[in-house]
Amino acid sequence: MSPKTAPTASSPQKAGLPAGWLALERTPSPIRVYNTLSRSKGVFEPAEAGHVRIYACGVTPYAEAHIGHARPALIWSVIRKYLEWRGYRVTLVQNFTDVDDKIIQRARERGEDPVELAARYSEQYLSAMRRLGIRGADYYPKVSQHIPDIIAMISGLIERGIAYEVGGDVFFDVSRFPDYGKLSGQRLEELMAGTRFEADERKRSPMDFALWKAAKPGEPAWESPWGPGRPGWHIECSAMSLKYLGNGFDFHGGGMDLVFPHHENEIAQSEAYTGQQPFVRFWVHNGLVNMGAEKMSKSLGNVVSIDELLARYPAPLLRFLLLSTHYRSPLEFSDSALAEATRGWRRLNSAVHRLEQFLRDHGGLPGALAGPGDVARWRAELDGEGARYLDGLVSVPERFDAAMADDFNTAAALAVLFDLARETNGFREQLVRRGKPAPAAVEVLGGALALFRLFGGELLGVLGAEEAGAPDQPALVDNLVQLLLDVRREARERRDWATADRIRDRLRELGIVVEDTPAGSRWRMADG
RNA sequence: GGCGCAGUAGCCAAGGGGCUAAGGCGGGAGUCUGCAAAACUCCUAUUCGGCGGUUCGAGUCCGCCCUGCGCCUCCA
Repeated sequence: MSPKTAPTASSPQKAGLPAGWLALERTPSPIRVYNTLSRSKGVFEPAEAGHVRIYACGVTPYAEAHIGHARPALIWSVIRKYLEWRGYRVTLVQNFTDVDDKIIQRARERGEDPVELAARYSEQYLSAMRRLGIRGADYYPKVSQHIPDIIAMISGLIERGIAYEVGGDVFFDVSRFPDYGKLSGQRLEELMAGTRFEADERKRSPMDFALWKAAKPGEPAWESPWGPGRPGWHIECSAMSLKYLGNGFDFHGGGMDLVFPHHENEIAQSEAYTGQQPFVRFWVHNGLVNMGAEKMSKSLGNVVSIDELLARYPAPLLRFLLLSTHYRSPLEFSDSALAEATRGWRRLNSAVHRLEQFLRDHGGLPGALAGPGDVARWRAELDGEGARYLDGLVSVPERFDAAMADDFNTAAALAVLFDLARETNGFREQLVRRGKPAPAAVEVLGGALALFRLFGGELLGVLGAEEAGAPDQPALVDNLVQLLLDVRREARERRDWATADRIRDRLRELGIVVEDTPAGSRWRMADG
């Protein structure tokens, strides 16, 4: 059970949570998580004190990663960061099923080696996730590197009389596992009645599934007690999760479409093998990403690749869109959804950027951390308005925590950030209007920035980009626009409104929006 | 056919027995600004697909129905 042989382990980082009032000082909310197995929310405590063990079903790397793959990866990376903020150590494992029928088929079509093809797409997937700002798992085990573990598990199942070999294939005997169907709510009789495919004659029951497949000519194969072959689908997740996390780990995640048969079969294999239950304490399934009304899937050919999206949209915006819907709900992905998300996302970010600007202008300390002593001092120094704002600020960690603790409700957590943005904009504007803000007020706003950075930046990763100007534009564009704005400023100083408006209107026609602020004019690219 | 998930304002979307049904987008009215944009303030669901039931009390629980989606064959 030692994970030291992990192929592509990234070193777990420390949570690095700030001290003081930014961390949760009041009673943390009990973490409640929806469990597919019980079809209800249950209070979560890790089986091993202080340590949360998670296995998230990864991908079969035979094509480019699409946005549907990003959802679970993003969710689990956010969940792990939240749990770490709550003070847990987290071990996250995500597999690559790099030995598989589809990979073999694709490789054959292209005249490529299947293992190489899988390796290439695995890298592509990891790169796409990195660019989405998704913090990696601790281990990314691959089937091709765990064949001995899988063979050992299959052998164990045969010894216990739960699996049987026929002509080089090994099948799991579902009749030997009375709980079969407990995850998906299916009954064995119904499943067999509904069988729509032609069953392999050699199987004892049509529902028996392959643990090991005998090699056909030209397929990648490994030696085994049953002759050359390769693992069936399902067994790899049982073998690798047990290897890296041990039995009875905390969360097993994956898309809703994996509930049956994949996870059902995993439970059957694993619990039959260990003789103990539960194999997994919480089964967590995310809703699918739809294109229009239909599921996005490679077989339907309606996928949007992450590379395409990243070429057109900033990663934090894509994360914002994905996190705006609770993870269990289906999410419709479309240009209009993207356009609407952009408007909300921009307001959140512009609140942060203006706050940063304010702090620069007033010598504030961006992200200044504060202890309870500071809060008390601020409260004494602030006027009524300031104290009211401070009260709202102090409640943010608690409210954010309550949202996330309730089945990792990122949509509700984002609402907390929108509240913070509105209140911060209001308070900041009021200070600007009155002029000469009190030092305590500036410090409080420094604290607000720290909250944005912790929750919006560190934990959810929805902040960034979209500064004034347009970062992706060449410096020449920036300089030219700046030149026009200088000319316009001079016109405005002369009260030559006609010229000033003409410059603004013409730029607008070119897709550049000019906004005048007390600190000068700024520009950005229009939506587009 | 079986199993499962969902239907909340014009749109997106939280909430899942009892405080005025979060938040975002859009729309309306105001404040500020040369005008605009942005921002802020107020307004925008007597009601949660339909019909019954349980309960002192139901978007919230139960039953039936309607609609959409997913799984039962590879899928995150």
